[in-house]
Amino acid sequence: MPGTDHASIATENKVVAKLKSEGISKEDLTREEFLKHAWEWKEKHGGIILGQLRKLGASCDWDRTKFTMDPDLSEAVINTFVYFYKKGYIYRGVRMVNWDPVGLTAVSDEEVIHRDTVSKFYHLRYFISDGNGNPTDKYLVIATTRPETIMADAAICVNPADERYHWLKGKKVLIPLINKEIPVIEDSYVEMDFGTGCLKVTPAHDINDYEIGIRHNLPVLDIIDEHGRLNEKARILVGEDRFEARKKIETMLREAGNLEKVEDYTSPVGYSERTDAVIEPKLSMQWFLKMESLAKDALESVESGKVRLIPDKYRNTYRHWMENVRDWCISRQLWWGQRIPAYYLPDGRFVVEPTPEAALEAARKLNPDISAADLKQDEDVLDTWFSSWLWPISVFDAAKPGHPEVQANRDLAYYYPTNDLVTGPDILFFWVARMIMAGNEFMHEVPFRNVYLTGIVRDKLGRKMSKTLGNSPDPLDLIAKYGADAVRIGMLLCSSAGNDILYDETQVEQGRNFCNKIWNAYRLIAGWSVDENAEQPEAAAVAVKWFRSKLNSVVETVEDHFSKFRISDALMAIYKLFWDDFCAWYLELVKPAYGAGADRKTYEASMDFFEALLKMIHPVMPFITEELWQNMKQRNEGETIMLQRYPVSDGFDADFLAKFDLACEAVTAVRSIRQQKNISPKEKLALRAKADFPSEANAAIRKLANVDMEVAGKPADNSAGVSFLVKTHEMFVPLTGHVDAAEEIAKLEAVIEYQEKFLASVRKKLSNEKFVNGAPEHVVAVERKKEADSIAKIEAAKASLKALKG
RNA sequence: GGGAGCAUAGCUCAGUUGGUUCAGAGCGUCUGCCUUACAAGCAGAGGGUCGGGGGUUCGACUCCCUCUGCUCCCACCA
Repeated sequence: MPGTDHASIATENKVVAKLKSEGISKEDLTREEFLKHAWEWKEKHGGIILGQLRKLGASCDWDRTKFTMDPDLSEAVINTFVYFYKKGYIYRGVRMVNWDPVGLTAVSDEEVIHRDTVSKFYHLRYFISDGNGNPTDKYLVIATTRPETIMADAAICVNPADERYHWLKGKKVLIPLINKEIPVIEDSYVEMDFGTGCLKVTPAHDINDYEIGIRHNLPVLDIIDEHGRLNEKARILVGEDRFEARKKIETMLREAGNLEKVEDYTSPVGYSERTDAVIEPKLSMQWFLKMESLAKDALESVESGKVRLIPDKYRNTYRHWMENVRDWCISRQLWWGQRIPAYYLPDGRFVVEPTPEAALEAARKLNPDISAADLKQDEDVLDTWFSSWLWPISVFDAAKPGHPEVQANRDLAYYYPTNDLVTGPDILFFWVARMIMAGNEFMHEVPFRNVYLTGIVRDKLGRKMSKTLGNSPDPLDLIAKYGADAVRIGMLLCSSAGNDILYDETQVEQGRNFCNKIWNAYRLIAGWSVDENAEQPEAAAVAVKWFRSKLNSVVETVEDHFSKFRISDALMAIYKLFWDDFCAWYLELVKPAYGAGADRKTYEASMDFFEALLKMIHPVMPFITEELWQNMKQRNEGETIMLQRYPVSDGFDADFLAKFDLACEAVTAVRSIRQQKNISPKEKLALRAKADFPSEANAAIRKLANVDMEVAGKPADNSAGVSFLVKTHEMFVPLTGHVDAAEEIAKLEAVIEYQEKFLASVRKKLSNEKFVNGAPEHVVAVERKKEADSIAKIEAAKASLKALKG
């Protein structure tokens, strides 16, 4: 189900900015005119993300693409609002909100970013009143970072346990500059050892002060307007911006003798996530949704395992949030979004109904004389999340939200609940938790079983990538440069659940290289001609047998990884199977000599393997796999790799795989030695030209391989494995024959030295009674075998040494 | 201040009841190769007291304590 939300705050900001650049102010437009501009903007830009998804090859049901402000989805939102209102969950109230004076809207707590900011700490003298509003010569000192709000002070507060200020009890003090009399009150909220121990209480402009104000029944005086300017209630500095006012009042206070001192001070200040404006705590009429009961159910859904979070470390975070959730402020002072369906009567009463017609009807029950023109709809719109939390339901059946009693339509009944939700941990609460709430409420069933939380992609500095910051590479550019498959596999290979990704273009390069590897492997196989008379060589037969087993074992591994949502592990297993096992070993073993045709058995096996590999990687690399799959043979109209069965294992021979691994190690050892011997390409070509591989060279390889394995402390019983590898033309190259005696002696001595050291450590372990008695039998048995093997190796090496020296 | 988590190779990370398989992967690095699929490649090599310290255990990357450093979430001292 592809789609987008309407991102009300971000979009409205963009549209306002665009209009501003054209010399149009939002205030000059009617709501309808503004929305027209907003829709134009949406049509132009809203498709970009969907376009990127298409370019990436996201396999979505594009015909069903939805937008949260589609008429039917908007209707679902309105119905939901009415439903919760009538249920008593939605209420309207004066609350302290985070006001964004630039965006001119309230933003949720979650949209406020606290940053340490350097500011000033002003120590101000408040003179004690003589009772008639005149100052005495006694004063107290308060410390504040916001001297421009003193005109809104409602009281001075001290801690009742603070002996320094007992003399203030019952006194009144005068606000500097305006000489307004306010009481001194006591509240244990005040920290005695912070600042001066005296706190000015400004209920309208600080959330904590507001709460103190409620406890002490203090009047609320709001002196800052919606743009962050002082209003006429401030009496002085009216019309000044809050920061300008702060500068000016500092001077005024100093001149009036009320400023004791100013200190530098760093404190956390809230900024709007969207506009970066300093948040102004402001009393405001807002709509709220009660969360207590919804959160309780949503918590239970996760605690009981009905919804699984991956990785599950997020369960703790989730629980903590759900247990401390506050009511959800769902109103936004914007135009772009679903308008709140509350309709006000001239007398201030209001009704909540889904349509103006229903509202009029309801209003007439309150006052029969009301006409449609008398009703005024609420100016605010709803939080975007209030529409996206319905997504899993409303995209299938928009009539369902708000009507839990109505039967779901066919689509909804079929698709709900879904299996897996993939999303970022940063919206676990905004979106995921709320979708669970809406699901529980309207469907009596959670919307999904598993929530896979991806990492957040960060830039090399560790900063979050975001549209607004503009530090994200354009996916379309990356796709143009490297291909969509490269971008997909490159990013996925290094992303494990819940871990952030530090983006680096080399990851995408790795993806591109892998694409090329796949392409070239196909070029090789596709270029083979089949010689119907050719017998299958022994090496090829063994290789086919081996790779069939290997493929099955990796299919099982991959299945296990996927079942545990270990995506990058699964993909890395396929990556290695393709590159290391298929290309580096299998193809090298079976590829026919230059000019010769392949035998049919090997050819067909190779094609089958290649097809299986394509199917395995297809979900993450859809383009190249489809292209090659279509090319492998004539396909029927409409046939596609997308609809093929994913490879399934029919078992594998673990012993055989282990033997082959040993053989591979032996070959590697030979190659290592060859490298040290530095055989020139010319010599190699000369060797290759000989039809037959000299038997003495064969023996030398085997010997060297075994010696090398001994040095590595690994078992040497791999001659069977080596022999068939050695017969392949890759191995016809290595050595010319004779072995340098001195070098051989040095090697044997090294073997002896290594093994004696090893033996000593094993024997030490075996002489420990606690180990022999305490450890499991098989562990002890392994140690005993190591001991015996080591002794045998030392003896053999010593014998060879003697013979060589002799 | 409250809560959660992290620390393993130069980088990004695995390490699934404490024990044959455990010290790993990918990328990067170094060395040698224009080899008839692929130099965006091939072959080989080096690289880590598993953050420090202590404890439990016959045995600890793994469990416990502590210290140090970092991240995130929540709340926020005027």
